[in-house]
Amino acid sequence: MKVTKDTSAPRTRNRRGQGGRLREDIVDAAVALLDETGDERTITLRSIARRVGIAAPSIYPHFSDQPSIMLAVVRRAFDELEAALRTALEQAGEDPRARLYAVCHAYLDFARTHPERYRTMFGGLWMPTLADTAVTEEDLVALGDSSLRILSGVLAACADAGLSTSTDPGADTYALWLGLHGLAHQRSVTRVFPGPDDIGERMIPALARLREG
Amino acid sequence: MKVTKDTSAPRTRNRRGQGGRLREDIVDAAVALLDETGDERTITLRSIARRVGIAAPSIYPHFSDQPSIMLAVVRRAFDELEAALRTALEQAGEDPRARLYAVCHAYLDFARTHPERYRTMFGGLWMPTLADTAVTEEDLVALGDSSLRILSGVLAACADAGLSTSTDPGADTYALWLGLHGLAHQRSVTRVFPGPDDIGERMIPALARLREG
DNA sequence: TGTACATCAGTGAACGCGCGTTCACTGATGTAC
DNA sequence: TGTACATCAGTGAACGCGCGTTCACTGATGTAC
Repeated sequence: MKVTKDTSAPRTRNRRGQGGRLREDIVDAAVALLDETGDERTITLRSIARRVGIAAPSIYPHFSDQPSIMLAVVRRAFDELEAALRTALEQAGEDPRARLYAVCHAYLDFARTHPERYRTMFGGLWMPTLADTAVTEEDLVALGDSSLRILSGVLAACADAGLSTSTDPGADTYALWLGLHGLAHQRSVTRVFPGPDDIGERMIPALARLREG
Repeated sequence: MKVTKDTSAPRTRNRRGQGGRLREDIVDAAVALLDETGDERTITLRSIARRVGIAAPSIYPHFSDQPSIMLAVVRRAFDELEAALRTALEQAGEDPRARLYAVCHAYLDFARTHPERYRTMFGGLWMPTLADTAVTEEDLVALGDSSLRILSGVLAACADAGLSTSTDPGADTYALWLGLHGLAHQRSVTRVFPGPDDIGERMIPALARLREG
């Protein structure tokens, strides 16, 4: 996909004291580039600068290097994923089984709606060689943690209600997530091998160890 | 990781009629670069040429563009994966359950042994925009097919022997593969979130719908 | 209320780099006579 | 057996491109007096 050059009016400079707004504009532009091209390699300092309507060096006061921008992009995507899961949870009723399915489907829907973001989040390509950048390992660990916790909560509720035979909800949460991830990732990468439509309905109860019915 | 410049003796030119050997050398070099750097973006025409000890334009008689080289790299990796699964199958006994586990573990072992290759195979980044290259969709579909068939065979054997309750081995094969893929991919990408060691032992029987015992 | 000035939010030109790709070429080697 | 020649397997220089990064700078704006 060709990204057309920005021909809109030049951006108006932020007022004094509002310089920090450019930081958000930079992340917005990076996300937009990712969504449009589907390829995180197109997110360069210069392509971002063109998109925002600034000179490339103007990025430096806000991000020390390109991996820092990618971390901001990925962090935002993880926040969106978590928000989507929470929304699904709020809209689900009280039935633990329905809540579990709601969260799982919200997870898969996020990947279907934003395949480029999903691929980037979990593709590992943006991950810097930690030695070369300011990004720390804690930054990485924290990313998916809250989403995994949501999944853990709904699965534990199923187990407590006797709907799941799981004896180790922690391990089974991770197994369930890996299954969802396998499906979400595969569909983010290619539509060549879609598999059956109802594959999620097969995997979720199996991995969550739900009782029949 | 820094790739040291090749300081070895310059390569001796192939004899007349043996020019095709360079094609294999090119793929060898590309795989070596991938293994060493763990980043498929380092596989460039020029990096390959340096590695092989030839001038960059010498690649053109063998590959029309960079995506064609990546396809050759990925195709070789898929062939290796299939060979690993077949070897595991030959060394397993007659018990259908043991054969299923042998294939699944061989799959996970391949990803553990060659995380860079696994990530590249399934990461989708090498996939060309089909319009821009000579690579066809059939090329892509054919890639994982034989490995999936092996998995399908062992799962069907379990179902036939009454060891699996699967009523749709085709769909369950795909579900099982997605689970294996989720685990294999996650471990290829990062060691940040390893999860329990025995997570495979939890996912395989659940997705294959194996009976207890 | 007016003015000098420090600070903020950027700019614009330039650098060296590695990349893919083109072009005309070279020199060894097998083959026809 | 010797020799001319076609072909094969590459070479080497050059191109334009986009990249990250540096540097000295500019001009608007808020603030102290």
